[in-house]
Amino acid sequence: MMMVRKSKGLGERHQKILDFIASYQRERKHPPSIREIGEFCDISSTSVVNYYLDQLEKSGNIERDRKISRGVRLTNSTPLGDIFRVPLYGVIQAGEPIPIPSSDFNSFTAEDSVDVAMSLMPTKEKGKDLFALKVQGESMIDAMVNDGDIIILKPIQEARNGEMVAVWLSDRNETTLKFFFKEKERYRLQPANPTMKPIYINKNETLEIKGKVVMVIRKVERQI
Amino acid sequence: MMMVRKSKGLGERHQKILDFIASYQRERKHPPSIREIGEFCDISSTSVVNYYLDQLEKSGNIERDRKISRGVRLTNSTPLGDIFRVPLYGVIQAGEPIPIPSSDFNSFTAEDSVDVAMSLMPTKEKGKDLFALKVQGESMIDAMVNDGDIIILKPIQEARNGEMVAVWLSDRNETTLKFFFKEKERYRLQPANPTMKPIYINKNETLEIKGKVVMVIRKVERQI
DNA sequence: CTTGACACAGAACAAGCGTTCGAGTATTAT
DNA sequence: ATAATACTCGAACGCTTGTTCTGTGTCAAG
Repeated sequence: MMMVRKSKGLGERHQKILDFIASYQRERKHPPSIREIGEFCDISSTSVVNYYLDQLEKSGNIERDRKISRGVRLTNSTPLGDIFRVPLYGVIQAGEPIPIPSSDFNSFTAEDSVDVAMSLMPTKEKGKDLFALKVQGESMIDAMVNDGDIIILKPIQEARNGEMVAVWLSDRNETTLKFFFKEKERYRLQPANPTMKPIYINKNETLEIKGKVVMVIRKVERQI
Repeated sequence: MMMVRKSKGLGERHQKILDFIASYQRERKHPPSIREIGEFCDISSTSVVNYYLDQLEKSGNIERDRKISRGVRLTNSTPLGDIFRVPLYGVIQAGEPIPIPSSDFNSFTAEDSVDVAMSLMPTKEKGKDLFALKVQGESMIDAMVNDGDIIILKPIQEARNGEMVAVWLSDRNETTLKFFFKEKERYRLQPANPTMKPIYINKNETLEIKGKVVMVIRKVERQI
């Protein structure tokens, strides 16, 4: 029998256990027992599961209520309950490019992520490829997005008319949020604020759509 | 020994059990055992706890994984995990008064409530008296709040300078969101949008503050 | 008063479950 | 090759926990 041993960090056995605990908790609303973990991960002995659980506890991935049935819980990452954790890729700011979403699936901690309750998510956008950006500066104010707001975007390359998108205007060297409209010979980027005029982009010019805004969250601590 | 028997619905024993399960789950991240429930609710016999649990299951308040340790979970209401459930009292609209928060603590279902992840809540406002309103109409656009947005408010009577408040202007017969400033002889209600002019209210006029906005949530399905 | 539904206690049982120990095998280091 | 380390198994022990059964006191209807 082959054994896979990753020298440092979590082996695939550890990862599988963590994933199982997360999915089990999400579905059954309570943690799994040691034997259930073992069954799912093809571990025939409870002591082996215990062995891995000890390691996961030492490495800080789980917490255990010893002596208590099903007293396992994930610590960081994977939030409990009906929560969507969206990675926060950075700051969007006029004049700066949006940091590229690194395509590796490394887990992100609570520091650089945003939790959104399931029930708040727009129905269609429950895919896992969403990402969040923090808005810096008042330049988006015409899109009713304020400094400090958090926007949640769905990565897209082509927008449909009427969608609010984050675009990179290379000739203006500027990132901005606008409503997108495709017209005959050009693109129209329409601010939400009627007092502002739209931006027109010819179709031969570069227009790089980064993502489509699906949600805006504003924490109002104390403004102005 | 006196026994409290409510003819219909949940007795206070039932309610206490439900509350305990909710708080236990929230703190320990796993459901309580029958004996733990009994200890907390001053029930000396596990059979009595089981007796109540059966009733709560029949009435649809909980679900049970029989034979499985700590296989109790709340069904409706009380969301799992680090979620704040805020009651949605109705719609805020210029020209209409804000519906009064009924002060009884009856539970609210998911239909008329908004879930917010703990991690998103402004640190100070984790009290349980928050409420949510859905914004109708474009009249709040100068406060960067759009039609369809959900605002979460903390009920207050007196605002401090710079806070965004929902106020009822009885002489204008209008509800609106503005930034609040107390000046020498008057109140200044400052829109967030610099192109809009502030509203001045003399101190002898009626100015009814309904609540202070602590969060704005916008689901962007398809705008314009 | 009797009856029966209801609320409760206590004990005992069986299964669930975490823990521990002894032993064996594979991998890596020396 | 040898030792140390990492990993796995199986079984047994004992506490935890859900279940069930018998019995008691209360209260309202017949």
